[in-house]
Order: sequence, then structure tokens, then C-alpha cells
Amino acid sequence: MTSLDFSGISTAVDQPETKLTVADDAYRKLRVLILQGTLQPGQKLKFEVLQQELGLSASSLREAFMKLVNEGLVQLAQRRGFSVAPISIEELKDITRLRKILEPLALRDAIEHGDDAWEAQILATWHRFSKIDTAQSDAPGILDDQWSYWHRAFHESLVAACPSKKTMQFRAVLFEQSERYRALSAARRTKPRKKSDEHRKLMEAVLARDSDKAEALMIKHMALTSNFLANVLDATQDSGKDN
Amino acid sequence: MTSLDFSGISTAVDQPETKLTVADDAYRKLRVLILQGTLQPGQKLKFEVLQQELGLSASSLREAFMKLVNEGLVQLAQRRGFSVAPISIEELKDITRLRKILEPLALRDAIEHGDDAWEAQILATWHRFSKIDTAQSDAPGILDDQWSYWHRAFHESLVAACPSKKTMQFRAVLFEQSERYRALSAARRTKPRKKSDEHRKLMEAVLARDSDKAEALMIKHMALTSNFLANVLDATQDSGKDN
DNA sequence: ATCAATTAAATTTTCGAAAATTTTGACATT
DNA sequence: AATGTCAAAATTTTCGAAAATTTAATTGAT
Repeated sequence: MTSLDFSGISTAVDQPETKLTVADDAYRKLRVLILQGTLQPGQKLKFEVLQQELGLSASSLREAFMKLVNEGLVQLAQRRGFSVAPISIEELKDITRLRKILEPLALRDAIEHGDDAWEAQILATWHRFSKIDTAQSDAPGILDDQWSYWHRAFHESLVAACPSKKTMQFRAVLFEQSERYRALSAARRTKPRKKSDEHRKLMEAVLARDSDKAEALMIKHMALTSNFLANVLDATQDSGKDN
Repeated sequence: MTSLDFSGISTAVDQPETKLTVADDAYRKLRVLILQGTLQPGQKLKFEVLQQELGLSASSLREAFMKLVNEGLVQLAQRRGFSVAPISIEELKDITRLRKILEPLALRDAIEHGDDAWEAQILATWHRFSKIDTAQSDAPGILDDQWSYWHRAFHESLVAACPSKKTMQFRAVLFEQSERYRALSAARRTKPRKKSDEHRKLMEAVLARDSDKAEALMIKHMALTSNFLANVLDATQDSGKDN
């Protein structure tokens, strides 16, 4: 493993709030590296190497690993160390199946409970996201850090008014787990896809408090990446088996 | 905090498989103490005390805490230590709402995919569980370790054939989180309740591959504890506010 | 040559203590 | 009395090295 590049990682975009813990900091950095694919599926995560890269002790690094294990991004083999969780069509389908249930659930809740501040936040976030999205859509095959951040922020803003903690938590985990597949999807795409349109329509349905339409659009939106990748990966799976 | 009693904790009932890690061992012990209510909701979890009780280092204990945080049994206040997660009617309702979705989902999957071995395992587990359950039902107000273990094992056996990893994972987390409320429910119950009947009917519907009936029974089963507690807690909440 | 046993090397897990942070309590100020 | 400041105490977080375990290499036997 050659030295990793952290320069483009926007951990700081989040609220700086309370000073981050060392392990938390490492967790965020590692998460980005995994979602980006810099640390590839199946790859072994060695303490010595990453300790040096990130500059922390074994126990703190272990804590960061553990957090990633709980999010399904890292695998732990008892006493045999950690490795980046593998990806597979089956997992993507599994994730998507649940997302098709939980995202609409959260969305309906949010539409029911959302207030003016919620609406305003959606608009504000969409503004930021759409700028990056349109700029980005010219260059297919790249899924950069900023796009990912605002894409997530946008989707989160839509459901932010959902009062169910557990629903939000599970939804967030699944959204996160989908990220690697989105990146993969972007990498395989040849022609640009007008995503901002999908997102705008979805937002409009939500702001119009049209639950049925919002649900339909959301499900359609999720299915797109999933189906596209299922096709692409199915074709590639046998030939390009790396790690 | 006075010295804790680990004597009755059946960590060993699980598969001994690969030798447990120190942190994992502590995690299991703490989990039981929290589920039993020995460590009460809201209670601060101090390193010094628990380190001594469990005989391990700070970083290992921290790892155990973190795992419990991820399961929602423990709360972490950044740099202010850990405490047992509080319980509330709202949380119970939230948990139950999701369980009403995920348990039937897993159950239908299992009924669809289950083979002979799955059926056999259900029967075997039910045999163990029902023995304890009938013995236990004479003594209301007590929810012992063995009952909890086999109750969980029984419910898990029903859905064991569900091929969806994520569904199983989330379902397990929610089942676990419900455990404290089950214990509370048992503690508040005055007259014995014939639970084994519910469970038997549920099992029969599953083995008969009657998804609709199984789903209906499962939902009814979950609603019982939830509704009972919602009533009891609602009444008590204002008066007996401890921690 | 293949396989099993043994030793050495690499790696993960755990500890005990140091560093950093928060909480408490005493004292002074308005 | 309420508020603010500062040092001491308590507590959590982090480290660097020791202990335990797994993996790889070496040797010897069939």
C-alpha cells in the first residue's frame, strides 16, 4: 500500500461542534477512503500501515475499525484482523430492497411532520447540491467528494423531519452502504445522466406534500442505480475478479 | 455502585466457537446487565468501577462500550463518558413500529426459503423454550436469563431461513432493544400470562407455511408487550422518576 | 515430493500508565 | 445571593510497549 492522499477529504464540511476524538477522526477518514474505493473491497487493513498513515495508536485505530464494522463497511475476522467489506450484486439488491421500504417510510413521516424550517432547509441544500451536480454531470465516471457530501445532505434534508429515530438510523446506514455502489455506478457510466432532474422532481413532490408521488419517485430513483449496476456487474463479475 | 453479580450470566450458552476476545466478553456481560436492568437506564458507566469488576484495561472496556452504543443500549457523550441508554414509551413505540415491518418481512422470507433443517431447528428450539416458559409463567415478575436466551433463540429460529442479511441484522438489533421493555413488562405484570400458547400458535402457522396467519400472529404478539407497557409506563412516568 | 511438526516472524490484542479534558470546589467579585 | 475565576481532583482518551495469537518458514520424517 502506497501512501494515501487525504488532501481532498472534506471532513471539515460537517459541523465542527465538539472537538473530534482521535478515533472518530480516523473513522471518518477511513470511511471516505472506503467509499471512494481508494481502499478496495476485500483489501486487508493492516494496523502498522494505517497507524502510520493516520498517526495514532493501535487501540484508537481499532476503535475506528470497529465503528466501520458496525456500519458494514469493514469486516472483522476474529483475531485475524480487519478488511474492507466485499461488495456484491446480492448485497446491493438486499440493501435496495430495504431502502425501498425505509426511505418511503421516512419520507412520508417527514412530509407529515415537516414545518417551514424543514422546507427551507430542503431548498437550501438542494441549491448547493444542484450547483455541484450540474457541474459534475458533464464529467461522467467521476464521483467526487463534494458531490457525495451534498447528495447525502440533500437526501437527508428530505427526510429530516421524520420523528422516528430508529427509522432514520437504519435509513442512514443503508444510504451509506449504497455509496460504494453509487461510486461504482458512476465509474462504469459512459454517457452523462441528467440526475438533477430526478432530484428536482423528487424535491417538488415532497414540498408539495404529495406523499404518493414522492414515494413513487424515490423508489424509481433508487431502482435506477441498482438495476444499472446489477447489469454491469453481472457482465463483469467473472472476468475482472481482483483482490 | 456496589459489586455486581455475574454468577448467573450464561454467556457460555452461545457457541464457544473461536475463543472470545476480552472486549467481546465484557460486551456480553455488560449487555446482560443492562438488559436485566442491573445497570439501570440513565446510569453512568464509570471506567474505574467497571474495569475493576470486569478485570480489563480501559481501551478494551471502551471497545465494549462502543459496541453497546452501536446497539443502542448505551449512550456516549463525547468526552464525558458513557451511560446506559434511557428508556421511554416513545422509543418502545418507535421500535415496535419498525419491528411490525421487519419481523413479518423476515418471517415471509424464511417461510419461502426454509428447508427441513430449518423446520427441525424451530421444533428443537421451541422444545427447550416451552419447558422454561411454562415453568417460568408460574412466577410473574421475574424474567430470567435462561428464559430470555431461549425466547430469543426461538424467535431467531423462526426467521433463520431468511436470506436477507440486512433484514436479519436490523431485526436482531430491534429484538435486542425490545428486551429491556420485555423485562420491564414482566416486572410490572401481576397475574401470570400464558405466553407459550401465543408462541406455539405462531410456530404452528410458520411450520404450516401460512405466511398470512404467521404475520398476523407475530404482529399481535409484538403489540401485546408494547401496549401493556405503554399503559403501565404512562401511568407511572410522572411519579416514579428515578436515576 | 508431500505432509506434519517446530520454530521464527508478522500481526493483532491487551495492558498500564501518560496526556488531555471535564467536573468540582474554594475563593473572590459584583 | 449570584456570578466568575482558578486550581485540584476526577474521569476519559490516547499512547507505546508487552502479551497473545496467527501466519509463514524451516526442518525432518514417511
